[in-house]
Amino acid sequence: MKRSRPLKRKTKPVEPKRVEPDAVDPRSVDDDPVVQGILTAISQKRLKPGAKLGEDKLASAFGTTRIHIRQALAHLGSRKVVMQIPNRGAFVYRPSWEEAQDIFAARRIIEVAAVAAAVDRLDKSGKAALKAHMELEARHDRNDRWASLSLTAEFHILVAKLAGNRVLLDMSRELMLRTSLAIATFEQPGEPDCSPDAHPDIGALILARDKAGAIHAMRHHIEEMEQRIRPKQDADEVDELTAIFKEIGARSRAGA
Amino acid sequence: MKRSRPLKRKTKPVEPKRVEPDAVDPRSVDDDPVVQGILTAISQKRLKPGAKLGEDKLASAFGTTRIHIRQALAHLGSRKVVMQIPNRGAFVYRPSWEEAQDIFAARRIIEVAAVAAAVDRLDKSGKAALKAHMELEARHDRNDRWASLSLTAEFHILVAKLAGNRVLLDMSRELMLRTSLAIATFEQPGEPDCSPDAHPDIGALILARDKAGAIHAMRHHIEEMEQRIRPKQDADEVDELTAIFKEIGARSRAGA
DNA sequence: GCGCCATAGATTGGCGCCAATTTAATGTCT
DNA sequence: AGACATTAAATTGGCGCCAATCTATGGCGC
Repeated sequence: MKRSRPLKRKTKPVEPKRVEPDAVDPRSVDDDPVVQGILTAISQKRLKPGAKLGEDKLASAFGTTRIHIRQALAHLGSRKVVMQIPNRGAFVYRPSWEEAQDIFAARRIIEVAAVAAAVDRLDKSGKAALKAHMELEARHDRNDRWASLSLTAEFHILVAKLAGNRVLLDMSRELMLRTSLAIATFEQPGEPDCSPDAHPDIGALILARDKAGAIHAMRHHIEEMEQRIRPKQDADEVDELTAIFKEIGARSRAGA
Repeated sequence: MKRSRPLKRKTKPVEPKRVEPDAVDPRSVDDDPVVQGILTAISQKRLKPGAKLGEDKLASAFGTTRIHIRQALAHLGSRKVVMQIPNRGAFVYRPSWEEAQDIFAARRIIEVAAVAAAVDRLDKSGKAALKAHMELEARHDRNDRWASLSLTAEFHILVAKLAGNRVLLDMSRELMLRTSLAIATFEQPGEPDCSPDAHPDIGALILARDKAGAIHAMRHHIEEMEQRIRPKQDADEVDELTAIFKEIGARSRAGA
């Protein structure tokens, strides 16, 4: 509340040192271990949509204080990765069916443009990075579901990186995460997120600088993903315990 | 403040109350008056890139507590509208030259897709909304710089709304804000942000359902905006007072 | 027995205080 | 007189406490 301002100029027009910051370490909030942890847990589907993210639980889990957790959750809430409800807490975001479709539509637009730019800008280091990733995906352990999910996401991120546009890259990252949530919410049990052959095909087309082909393959790939999800008929079915015990209860009643 | 929820089925199996939230009022953090205030101040260029956003100042300005301001700044920091530097505070985000170009490139991609979808989905209410906005832009007071800036931004938001994709709409909103920051950072003094005839042209083409024409006009419009900005040669020149008083000081010294 | 109401427990939200760091100002030395 | 080091003020960051709200369990009336 004190507004006493010590006098400013005493001798000259002194030049007010540096009032504005520039060229500062652009380390974002995303580097926070709590944020990273929740993000990878979601992209690996170890955290399901609707899961409660209690502040105390997370604080003890990550070994930090509640305030730190609060900041991380607020950040994730701004990015629509978690849903924050006043006085009730934070939950892993569960997109609606319309929102899920919108996410795929947005990916179609952005990733088609990204793959086109990637073909245009492809250089030696880009080729090397792409080949390295394709090698990884070819040799990876298909039994490790978590590593699998991370790798398939990384391919799309890599294409966005090759496009050479930071803004587009950030949008792709966000869309990848929200796609994970959409798929986790509306997937049919047992189906993989990506068809296993799609990424090598797209990668080969990019390496061959076949722009039209790469665009077509990418669009087809995304449409294929989109066709794997189905709307949930009953919104209350999402309640795990109810869904699980509903038929069991019915069966036991029938048996008795 | 009471949110009594009328239960759905009350007779059948137990139904463990409600563990997971759904269909909750999706009122976002963006409705916060502090966030809205800073956002409109930025889009109207009353807050320039690099401006310090002190917590105490904002708290007394908005008549709230510092914690509330903190949350708002954290949210804006997550959206890259303000830049937060540890132990130094929050500043209005100032994009780099490369980032500014990336923003325009992203807008080219997204808004071209949005205008195409808008033509496809155009219906009666969409036509009415578009006509109403064009009327507003035609009759608005051109001397009111702040209203002008708000209106020109609203046109692009309206096109994104007509596209019928919430995800794309949110991205367009974010890109509009960041465009404001890019233009404010790199504009040549005295030039308007938008050429005055561009919006009526695009609107007419949408109303005529001329998809190819609308796409071309929108792309041209964005490229025209992009060509109005120029990189700043000296990074330190951004310090306003220094820049202003540098030549004055030199002249007075020469005169004396 | 079923549904409604009340109390207890748990969780989130907010405020104040104090420590840590940065920034501005003053004094001193060359 | 200019520049560096020291000191003082201001601002941000973090932690603990307490109030407000919501969830869950038990009791009561119909």
